Amino acid sequence: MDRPYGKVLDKLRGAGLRPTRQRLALARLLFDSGDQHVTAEHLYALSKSADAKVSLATVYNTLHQFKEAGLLREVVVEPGRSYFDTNIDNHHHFYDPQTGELIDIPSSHVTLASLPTPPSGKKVDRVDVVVRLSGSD
Amino acid sequence: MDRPYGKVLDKLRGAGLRPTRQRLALARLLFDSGDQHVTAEHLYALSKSADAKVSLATVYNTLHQFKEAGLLREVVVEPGRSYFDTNIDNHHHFYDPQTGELIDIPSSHVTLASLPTPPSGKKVDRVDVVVRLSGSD
DNA sequence: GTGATTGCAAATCTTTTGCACTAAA
DNA sequence: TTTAGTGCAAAAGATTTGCAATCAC
Repeated sequence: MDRPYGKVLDKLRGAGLRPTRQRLALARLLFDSGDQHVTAEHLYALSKSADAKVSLATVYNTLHQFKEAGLLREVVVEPGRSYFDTNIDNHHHFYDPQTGELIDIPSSHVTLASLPTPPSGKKVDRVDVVVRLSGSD
Repeated sequence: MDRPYGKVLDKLRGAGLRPTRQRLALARLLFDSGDQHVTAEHLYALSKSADAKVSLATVYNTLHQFKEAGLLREVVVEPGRSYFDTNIDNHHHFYDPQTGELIDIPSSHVTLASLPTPPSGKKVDRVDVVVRLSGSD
């Protein structure tokens, strides 16, 4: 392929985000390598390794813009640190507190047979299932 | 009742925690009013209203000690803020991002018909279901 | 007394923000 | 050009930590 930015370019345009050098670089790191879970610091480190000059502030801004645009999902499993998930399909997670690792669980692998009725005036936006792992088997 | 501290005193002793003035005061605020969800700042504010002189640092330390001792459960639903839940039974939560409010869901109201197998060498510690609420019905 | 606990203030960590500068359209 | 986006450094917010003073046993 001769257009290394083609895919993410379309993605950004589709989301109505101006395709700046920084956003393109981060988008490539995020979306060109299959599903992944990154923290801001982690993505910042990735961008450094990739020689993309992006400031940490821009990493934060960009992660939130991508999230607002529906390109990413924020996953909160640990106090004081946010993960961003490039898998935006309906799905759930294993979380290993020992390693800080998140692993996707396809929603088809979790059967929620019944759910309670939300408080009146509210509706269910989303159901997040986090399966916390521990020690060893 | 003539022993306002009796119940929580036993609770602290049972957990192997020295019943100091501060721990007793916080334990009363936490456990003498039915199930509740508090943040550190919230409990700190409560302790002030109750004229219990407890520093914020001690509130944080105490919440974590209570958690270690199994008297509380930590619930993370929002980046940058931890909730502590006095309900330590197996259960789940509604979360309203608009108000920051957590509402217990008895585990009997959520049927998890199937769960995926954890990665080898790991076992399931706990399954947390968070039902995120949105706007209005 | 003696070791555990507390309070304070400083430190830490993640995330956000203000603002001058730069780049995209 | 004109407006959106970026980088830096400072600020903010939650939480933690070091250490001397205090308390429970």
